Amino acid sequence: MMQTVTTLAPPRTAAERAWGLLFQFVMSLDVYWDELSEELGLPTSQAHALIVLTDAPVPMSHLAGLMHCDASNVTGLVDRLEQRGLVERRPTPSDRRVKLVALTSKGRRLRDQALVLVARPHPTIAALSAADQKTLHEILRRALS
Amino acid sequence: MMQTVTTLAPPRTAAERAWGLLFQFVMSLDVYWDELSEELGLPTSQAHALIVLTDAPVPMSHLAGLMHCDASNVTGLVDRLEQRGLVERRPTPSDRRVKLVALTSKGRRLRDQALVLVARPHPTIAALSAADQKTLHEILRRALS
DNA sequence: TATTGTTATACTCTATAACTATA
DNA sequence: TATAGTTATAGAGTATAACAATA
Repeated sequence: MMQTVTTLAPPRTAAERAWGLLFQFVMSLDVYWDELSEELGLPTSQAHALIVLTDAPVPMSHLAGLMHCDASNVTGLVDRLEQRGLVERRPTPSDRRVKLVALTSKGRRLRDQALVLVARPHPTIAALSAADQKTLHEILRRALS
Repeated sequence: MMQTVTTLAPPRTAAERAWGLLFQFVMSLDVYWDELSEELGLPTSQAHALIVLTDAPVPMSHLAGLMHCDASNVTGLVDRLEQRGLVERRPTPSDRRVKLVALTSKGRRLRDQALVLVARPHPTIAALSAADQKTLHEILRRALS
């Protein structure tokens, strides 16, 4: 009788093998997020908001969409960002129900700083050869297209 | 006089270009984590704990290390996992200060289910050609080594 | 004295439901 | 009626500091 495999089956397909390593890398990034937030002096969610906001003011509900969270969260989130002087609420003349979230000049400066931090290649990627980095970029471009 | 560039500099090096796309992909994964947690019927942090736990019981402090969080968090986390019957606390005879976190049989079943879900290639990776998947795996293997 | 886990505290994030003011 | 944002509520994650039991 054939021996029965008692452990979970190992990855088989190329997709499973690639995803397995990518998942492992993604799992290791929680430290990266914590460091990023600390460098900015913000909780992770506020840092997240800062990164997705642009110079164009957006309705509260749109920010919720960008952050994939419920609109009710955005009220408190924007409250805290406003307390730090990073954003301000603006009325919308055409529809008085809508409030726009706009980065202040202080908010834009910190957002720019965040983008600089985020642009720094992760050590794991920086350590790759230039050829691997180029190939990785090409594959990811195809993956995200 | 040369024209001054007023926008942020675009990515230059191969590392910056590769990391830029990888960062973009990672940012898109919050939906993935939410779906994963929902499929397991657990909050994300409890799902995280389940994934990092093995059949070998570990001290509370070791679980904190695995999850990169403060030991004080683990008390409540294990409380909630214990309420669901997924883990149990066990004494350590050799050092009565130490408590071991051990998966129950129910916990092991859900952990196995979690590993199956996690092993499914992400759609973005699944859509790549087999050649790209193979190359991606090789590059990630070098990156993570 | 040092360490493990717990508790107390404070802040933050998150979703659901009910509410308000507009439309 | 429907929508945008808020509030109330409840549960959960997070770090710091102080604490009890043990080493």
